[in-house]
Amino acid sequence: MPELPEVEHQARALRRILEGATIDRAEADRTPVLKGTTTPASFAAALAGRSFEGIERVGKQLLLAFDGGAGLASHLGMTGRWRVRAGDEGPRHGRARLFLRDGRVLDYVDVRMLGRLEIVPRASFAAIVASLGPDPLRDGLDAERLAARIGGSGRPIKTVLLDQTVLAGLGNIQVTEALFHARVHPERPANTLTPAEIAALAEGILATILHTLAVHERDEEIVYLSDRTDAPNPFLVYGRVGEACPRCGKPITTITIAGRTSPHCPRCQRLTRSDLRRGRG
DNA sequence: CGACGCACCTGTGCGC
DNA sequence: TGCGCACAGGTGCGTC
Repeated sequence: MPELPEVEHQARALRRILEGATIDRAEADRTPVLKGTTTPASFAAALAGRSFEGIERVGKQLLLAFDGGAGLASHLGMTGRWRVRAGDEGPRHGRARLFLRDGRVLDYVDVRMLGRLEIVPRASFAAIVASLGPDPLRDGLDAERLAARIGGSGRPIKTVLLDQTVLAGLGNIQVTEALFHARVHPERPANTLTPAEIAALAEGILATILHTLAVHERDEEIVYLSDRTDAPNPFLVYGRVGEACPRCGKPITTITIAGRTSPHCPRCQRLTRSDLRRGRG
């Protein structure tokens, strides 16, 4: 569920919460969330008594650094989140928890357990960062850079943008919104985009990330948009199939690409036979 | 290399 | 009211 803006929102919240904090005790349940060699026992042992030294986010990865060279890599998957406990009782679907010296408890909550927690040496953070493409928010993005990343790939632009080694942090919503901004059909072969379209896409990527982040930052706490069923849909086309395109009024339609729903405007985001032919050739 | 299905998981909402 | 199914903002594997 979380994409770059949600993960950034979490990173900022965790930075505030953990500033100057020490972990007295840590627990993780035996669930598929624990990856690699991490077990409930090694999770507890690696984090007990550690003081927090920093957090960085790259793409959808959260990397927490502690003293003594210890690190915690946290990927939220579809439904993961960190939250500070309000009462004594742990939240539903809590999978791990950090008991801070000042009495607060930080819970890792993950309904579907598609997220990941892994104890890794801080020294390995660089390798994780290196395995991902540039992060639009951290590293910036412009037309030239995006063109270089897309390269000559004839794959659908949507598939390319979802590839975390091309750009880090984009997910189905952000890609959907960015393509709408740039008026580019999700199935357009990446190598058929004009320089103007690539420029518009770079702009669209940054615009949708900043917009989504701003919506999240209205909440001090870690709250997901989907938590608030009362809140209006903040997106232009995502979640709006059948509604009128905000630009031209034509109903938003959807197709499936790489197994993901891809809402788009059939008029603003055209795909021609010639595009497909040029992409293959 | 790339497209595709499937697996990993649970919860929710919708149609019958 | 209940059941079954499709679907959900992610990733990684095996297979053709």
